[in-house]
Amino acid sequence: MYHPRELYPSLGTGYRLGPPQPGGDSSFPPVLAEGYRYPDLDTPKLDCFLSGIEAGPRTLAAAPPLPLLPPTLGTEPAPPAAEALHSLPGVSLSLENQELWKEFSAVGTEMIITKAGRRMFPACRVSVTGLDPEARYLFLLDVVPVDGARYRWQGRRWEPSGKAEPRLPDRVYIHPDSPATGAHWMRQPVSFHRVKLTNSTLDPHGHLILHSMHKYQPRIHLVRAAQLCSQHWGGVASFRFPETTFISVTAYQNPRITQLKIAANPFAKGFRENGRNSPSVSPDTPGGPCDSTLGGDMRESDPEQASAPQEAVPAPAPPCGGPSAEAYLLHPAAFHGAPNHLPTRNPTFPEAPDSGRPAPYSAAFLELQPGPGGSGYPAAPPGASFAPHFLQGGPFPLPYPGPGGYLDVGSKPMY
DNA sequence: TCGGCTTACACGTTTGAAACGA
DNA sequence: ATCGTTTCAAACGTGTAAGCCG
Repeated sequence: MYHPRELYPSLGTGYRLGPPQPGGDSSFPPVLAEGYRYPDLDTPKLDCFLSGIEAGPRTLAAAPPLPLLPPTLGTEPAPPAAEALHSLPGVSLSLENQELWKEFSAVGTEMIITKAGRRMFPACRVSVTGLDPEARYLFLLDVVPVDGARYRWQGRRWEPSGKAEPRLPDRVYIHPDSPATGAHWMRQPVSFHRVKLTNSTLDPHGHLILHSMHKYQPRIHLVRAAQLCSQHWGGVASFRFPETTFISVTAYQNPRITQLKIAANPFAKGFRENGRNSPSVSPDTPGGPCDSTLGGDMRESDPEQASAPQEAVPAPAPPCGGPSAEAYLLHPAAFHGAPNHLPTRNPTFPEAPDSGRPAPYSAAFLELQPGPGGSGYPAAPPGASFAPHFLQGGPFPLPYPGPGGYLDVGSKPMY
C-alpha cells in the first residue's frame, strides 16, 4: 500500500489523528490511546487554516473565516466562539433506516472498500425537519475515524491490533440535490447511497478515502447557503448516528455480516438461496428518497440546474451573515473539532422504541450567533466552472465540485 | 506461512433509450 | 404531435474465489 507520508510529503508527520472518543469504544485499550497521541501535536495545528481569520465575511479569493477550535483534544470543549456563526435551531435529523443499521451494528458493521470505490451498504438515509422551507441548504456527508486503532478480526470479534495508519485527507460528499430548499429536503428522505469508499490514496474520482481495518463514523452536515460557492451562509448543523459506525475492510471478515448484506442488498440477490435467505432483514432499496437519481447525472455538470427540479422558481438567497458556506465545505471538521461537539439527543424527542420511528437528534450542538450585518453581503459569484467531481484542496480561489461530487477539504485534518 | 489486497467472474438490479399504442 | 407504457440492452453494483504480495 501507499504510505500517506510518501504521497503527501508536504504533510510531514503532521497528520493529526483523532484520539479515542470518550465512551466511544470500550474495547479500545487506554495504552493504545495514549500511544496514539503525537507528542508534538498536543495542540491542534491551526495556523495553516486559521491564519486568515477575520470577523467579517471574505471574498472567494480570501481565506475563509473559521471559528476557533477547542484548545486541546480530549478535554472539555471550549465554549462557543464569541464570533461564531449561525446555528440551525430547531433542525433535527432522523435516520430513516435505523433498524437496518442496528441489525448490522449488532453484528459489527463492515464496509468493503476497493480501489475503484464501493458503495456503502446500508446507506445513510435521513429525514430532516425544522428547516426554513424557503431557504436553501447543502447536504454533506463525510467519514471520520472513530479512534486511533487498527483492528483485526480474531475469528469471533474485532479487536484492536495496533495503532491506526496516519489519517488521510478529508473528503466530503456533496449530496447531488445541493443546494435545494428546505421544502425540498423535508419533502422526502435524503439518501446518500451513492457515496463510495475507496482505499486508494491516489483515487482520482474523489471517493471518500479510508484505511482498511479501521473504524469509522459517517457524519452528515447541513449548511444553509444559497449556492455551493456562496460566500455567506445562515448556519450549520452536523449529525452522527452511533449505529452507523463501521470497520472498513477489503474483504468481509465476519460471515454474519456477509449474510446480512446478501439478505438486505438487492444487488446481492444473486447470492441468496431460494431467492431469500433472511426474511428478517428489511431491504434498503435506494428508490424513493430525495436523491440524485431523481435528476440523473446530467445535473452534475450544471450547478445552475442542480437545484431541486420541483422548484419552479428558485427561492431567493436568504439573508444571512457570518462565515461562508465555502469555509464549511473546505473544512467541515474545523467547525466541529472534538467529538464532544457532536450532537446530543434532543430531550424533546425521547426515545420511543415502540413508535417505530427513529429518535431525532438535535442540531443544537453548535450554539452560534449571527455574524455582523446579517445581510447585505455581496452576491455570490455564479456557480460556473464547476469541476464535475472533486478537486484537490489548495490555495484560493478554488473551483467547486458539482452536486453529487466530492470535495477534497485539505490534507491536514483538524482533529 | 499468513494476513491482507487485487482481480476476474457470474448474477442481479438499475437506468435510459427506443419502440409501440392510445 | 403528444403522452404514457413496455421492452431491451448496456452499465452498474454485488459477493466469491483464486491468486498475488509483502
